[in-house]
Amino acid sequence: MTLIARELRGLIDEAIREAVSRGEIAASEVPDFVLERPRHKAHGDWATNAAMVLAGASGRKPREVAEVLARLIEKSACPPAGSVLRAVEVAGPGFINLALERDRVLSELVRVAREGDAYGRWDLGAGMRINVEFVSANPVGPLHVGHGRWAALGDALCNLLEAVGFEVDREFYLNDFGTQMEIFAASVEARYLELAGRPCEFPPDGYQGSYVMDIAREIMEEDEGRLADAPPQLRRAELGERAYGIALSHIRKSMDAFGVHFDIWFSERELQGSGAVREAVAGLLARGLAYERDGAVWMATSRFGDDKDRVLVRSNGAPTYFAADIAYHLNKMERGYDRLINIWGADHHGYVRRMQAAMEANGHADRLEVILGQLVNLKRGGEPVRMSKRTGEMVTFDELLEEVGRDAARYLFLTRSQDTALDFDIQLAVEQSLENPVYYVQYAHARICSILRYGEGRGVELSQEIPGLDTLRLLEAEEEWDLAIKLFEFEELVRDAALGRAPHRLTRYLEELAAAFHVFYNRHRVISDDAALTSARLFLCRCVLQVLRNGLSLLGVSAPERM
RNA sequence: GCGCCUGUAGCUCAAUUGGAUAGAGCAGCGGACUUCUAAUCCGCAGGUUGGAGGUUCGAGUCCUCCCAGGCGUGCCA
Repeated sequence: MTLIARELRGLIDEAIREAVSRGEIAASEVPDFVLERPRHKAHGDWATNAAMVLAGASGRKPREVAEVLARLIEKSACPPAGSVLRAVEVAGPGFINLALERDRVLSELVRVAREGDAYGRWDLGAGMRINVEFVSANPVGPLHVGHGRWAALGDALCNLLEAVGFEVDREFYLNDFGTQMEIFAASVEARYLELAGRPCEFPPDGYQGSYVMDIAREIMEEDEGRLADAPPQLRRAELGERAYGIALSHIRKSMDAFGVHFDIWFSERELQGSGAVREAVAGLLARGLAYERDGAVWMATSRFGDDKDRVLVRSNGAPTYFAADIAYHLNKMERGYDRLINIWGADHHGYVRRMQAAMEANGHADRLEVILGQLVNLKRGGEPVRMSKRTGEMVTFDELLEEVGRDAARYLFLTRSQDTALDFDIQLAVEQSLENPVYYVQYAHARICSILRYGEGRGVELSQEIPGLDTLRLLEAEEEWDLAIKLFEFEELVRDAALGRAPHRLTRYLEELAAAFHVFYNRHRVISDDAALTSARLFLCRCVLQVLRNGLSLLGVSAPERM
């Protein structure tokens, strides 16, 4: 892969070495410098701060150093000796601005077309396996809107990690064991008996949501109320199982409808049944990392940076959620992953430190990465939508998906960094769907498809052949140049978004690319009487189409051919 | 009290991880379809980046202290 940025880096690198060996700059080694696309067009196509970084070390003025480097770069990269750059300039406090030679841009464009679906992919994984655990909702009711955000985030992140060459598994952890399952069973049982007309008291800490009644009704319709007469213990256990099955199938269905597919559904119950939780605790005890006090077993997490020690086994003998989680993470490591990524709701952040402590204690320091997703504030027409877990009143993820659609939901969830709480206005997402960024991007895609269809109808040559350099050189308008250069940002963006765990950068980029296309479209006619120019512009359009498609597919958003 | 996250245009958010003149979209105003999709484009207006110091060639970004909001701080999950 002849990545343009890598080539430019090489040029700068070489210039620095040359300058050092000539004694024009003093530097023991080539420092880290930034090569970036400048914000302003006037600053060239790419720019570097190399001279300013070097100036500090060599005690010379940044602009002087820049001047030295610029002349060296120019000599090797500009005609007649080279063919990469058109101009090299020193500007501002000591930036070196690089303007690309036109043919170099065109050859890069050709690469976009040649690589096609693979354009933007990297091979950075080196066989590394990553497990990404996300959503992991308790199977005791419908998914809420926040789960939708994390599903979109997790899936897009996985796509990105795969794109840059990691082997990724998507995992859903099912907390199908313990207190909440019991509360859930008791809640369903109470509703079931209520439906059967039996006197019963709803558990004080039970789940209030109306979905509990729906589930009870579903079971009752199936078994015609037989369980009402079963022995209480058996009845509750049976109802709990049936209810769990129903809740889980709803979750699977939601994720399916959202287009998120998990490789692994990991059951806590199985983990508990296998004895792994007891083993994990025993292991910690044996190594003196856990101890008994007040009838409970504690882990010395404070030795690993936690504020205080945490209970693993309660004095009543029941292991805590934490103990199970330790066993679960050990299990993941045993499955051979090099790295674990967990996406948790921000309300779990108090839990991160102790989990990291546990990983470190078990010899897996720095293997676990926790991404905290901030919550979603649901609004409707500017007014916050009241949601209460206590009364069970809430807009479920399914309802949201139904109302705004899969593409819009996925895209909007990914427009913001996960560090920031997301305001999601349902009314805005639906009513103003025409102003929606997702449609803006998709529209660019559909528009290009429309151009291609039009061309086809007019008998324009639409072969997948890549036009020759002479033809491509006709792309000389400013908007064409801007568009082409914008395309080349994609590769590095994919890498940065993947390594920086920042899928939202991709939505941003796609909007910029779409904007560059719309500007081009409004100023220039693609299909005209000029056959050569038509051919060149169609080729540019096909490249844009390709990158839009690659980008949207990483987000899990469709690329429609008509809108 | 302590810890984490956040604070940027009227609103919702970006800002290439320390770079040049802080940018988009909504909302507002004014323009552009006899044309390959006007779900688009062009222009105008909008800012003491919560506040005060500090670090350096350079700070929205880093460090300290305040202010405001959210979350956490359980032998809950």
